[in-house]
Amino acid sequence: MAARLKDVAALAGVSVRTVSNVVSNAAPVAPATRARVMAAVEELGYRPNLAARNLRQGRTGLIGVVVPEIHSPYFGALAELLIDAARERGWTVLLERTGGRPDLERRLLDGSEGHQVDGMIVSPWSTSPAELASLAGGLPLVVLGELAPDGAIDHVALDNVAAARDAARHLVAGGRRRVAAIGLQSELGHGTAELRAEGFRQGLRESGLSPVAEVEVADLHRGEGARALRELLRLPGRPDAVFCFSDELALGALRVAAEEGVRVPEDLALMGFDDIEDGRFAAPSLTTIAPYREQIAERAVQCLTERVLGRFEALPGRRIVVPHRVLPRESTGGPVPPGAPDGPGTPDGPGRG
Amino acid sequence: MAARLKDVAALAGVSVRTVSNVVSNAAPVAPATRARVMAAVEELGYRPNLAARNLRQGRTGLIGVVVPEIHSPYFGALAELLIDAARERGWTVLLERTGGRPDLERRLLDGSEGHQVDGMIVSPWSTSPAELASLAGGLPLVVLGELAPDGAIDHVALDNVAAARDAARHLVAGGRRRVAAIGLQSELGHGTAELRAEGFRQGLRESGLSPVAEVEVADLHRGEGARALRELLRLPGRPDAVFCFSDELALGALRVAAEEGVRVPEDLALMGFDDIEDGRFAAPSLTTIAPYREQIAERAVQCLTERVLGRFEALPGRRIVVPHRVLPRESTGGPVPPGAPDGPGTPDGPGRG
DNA sequence: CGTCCATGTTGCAACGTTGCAAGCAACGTG
DNA sequence: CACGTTGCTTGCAACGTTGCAACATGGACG
Repeated sequence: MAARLKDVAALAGVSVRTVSNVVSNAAPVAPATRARVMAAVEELGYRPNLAARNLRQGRTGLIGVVVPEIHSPYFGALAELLIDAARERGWTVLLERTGGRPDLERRLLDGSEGHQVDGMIVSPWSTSPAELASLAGGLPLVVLGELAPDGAIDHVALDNVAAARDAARHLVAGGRRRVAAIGLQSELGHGTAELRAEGFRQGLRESGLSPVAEVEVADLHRGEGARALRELLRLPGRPDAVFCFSDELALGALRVAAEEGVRVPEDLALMGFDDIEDGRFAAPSLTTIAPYREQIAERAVQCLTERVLGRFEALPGRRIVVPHRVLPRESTGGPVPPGAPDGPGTPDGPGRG
Repeated sequence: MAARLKDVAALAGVSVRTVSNVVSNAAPVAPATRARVMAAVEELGYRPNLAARNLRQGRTGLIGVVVPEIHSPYFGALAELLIDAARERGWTVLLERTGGRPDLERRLLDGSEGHQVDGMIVSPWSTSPAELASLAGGLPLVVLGELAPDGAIDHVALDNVAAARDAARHLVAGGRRRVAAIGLQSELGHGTAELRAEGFRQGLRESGLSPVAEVEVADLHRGEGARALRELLRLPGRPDAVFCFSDELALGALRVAAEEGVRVPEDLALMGFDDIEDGRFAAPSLTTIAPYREQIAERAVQCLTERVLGRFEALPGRRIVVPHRVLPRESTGGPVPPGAPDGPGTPDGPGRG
């Protein structure tokens, strides 16, 4: 049977309370006593019973991380960073995925599914931030990837408008004039795709251009990118550059370009968003917008921690904007030849740093 | 404040115990009483306090899933399936990653890190199954991807020897004679890479062939695949086929082939292992060995459930072998042209089903 | 010498739940 | 009518931990 405080106390010849003081650093303990207790802890292999601790303290030490999918390169990498950032602060992460299903997204948030958590970090797909707030009902919440104005919720995201504008500028700077976009999602009322579309148009407008086409997608995966580029290639005036709202879309498009004999970047410049690892190893390697993922994870956990610990002060919702940068690679004829610092030769290049 | 059994009981005019009976179906309750209690539960938005329940019952309802990384396409997809399978059986999954670090792998297993779980599903990297058993110290355990003989641990895996043999056969059947392998890992004493190497050699031997080269790797990622193929291309007698022990290795190799002007599959047949989504959208699409992942996840959770619930019967360790199949695609000149059922046109083709 | 304070140590109660065994009413049977 | 049975409900105690307040001890200080 597992050792309890009582057992350790008996062995060390002190009270239960003193053992508790030692193991949880709750009060000063004389060095000699501490040593004796530690020895007993070692001998019995004592581990605190977290259920009891949680019951007593009213906290679980668990934070929920809710993402649409774990499987995708972007969210997988983000989840990993969140888990690390949380561990550093003593939290354990309960990772949940919604698969984009609105009902599941809601159930996870209102707590009727699964375990109790002290707070949540959510990357919403089909639920608006306002709705999130009411569902969570007072549970500390940090929202990723969306910026919305209301409630005592913190938001962490990059500046989608500026990032998309930078993408458009990059394509135009490379001499492209017939620029299209893939990745709009009018069906979802909410933000990310809208914001990127907006920034994309702004970036073109600065040079007196406007999009030759904007293709809607059902999701941000390769299949949709492939379908969308096929569609674009059938247009009378083919684009000479395409900005995809995710790297996965771009990789699907890249595959279709190869099939159709369209040379990238000579005939078509292709650009993605997210900087997933696959993009660095694609042939040609994929130019992309790289968010500083570590910062997103770090700031998100930091915000949530502050909220959980200072539960009763009603902090106003903060909006945290993390920086991004354009990573020029081969797919836009960028300055980085194969084998150079950002090429496949260095799998841990800037894309992850 | 959150409602407790006591509050519900007061509102419904019954005892605390009766409310408990209703919410946990512990004893028969008169329909009228049940209805009254349910109404009170609704009104107060009562949710059972799991910390208290766990403390009382000695179980947490959590199972740990430990994988080397979440970030990678293979483990990401597997983790997702495990979470789903676990949810169906009422478990919540605590997903942890080791990053391949032996020390962290050990800490996670012996429970000194993080939360208490009722059992664990582990995909080990640097720790042998025997060591796992002693670390877990009686905690119900299911090991994925390795088969080792000892202890009361269940193993779930495909037949690595047979799978690698099938891969070799596939390459030989395509007329290849100078076949190499990428992915050996002599440094790690343990199984998977060894088993695949063994099966690979067997498959060649059946046709009177032997490997023209076997390249060791430090990990199973794209970067190592790229490095390894560069090495192979420098050999005096270039191979005409390469079997990579993971799809990621193969994708790295594919990239290098494109850089070096080596045509795939004409000059070089390339084959992977795992059936990750990226492989379906690579150009050319990647022939691979596909495990039935759903079965792995399903069986693993099933085994663990049996062990956790029947904790005191000492079941002997079971070895569960899940089937696999060869998915011929373009990279070995396979029968599947672009756009056909298994091509990029159907992102949810056999690779996931 | 008495008082105060800092430092260590302690017992008690409580967190919200469920196992246990007993209680109670109503009913069927001998 | 006594008795056992069935169906439903209840009070008590316990799970292992920590907050609280009180209690010893010993040294510094007026």
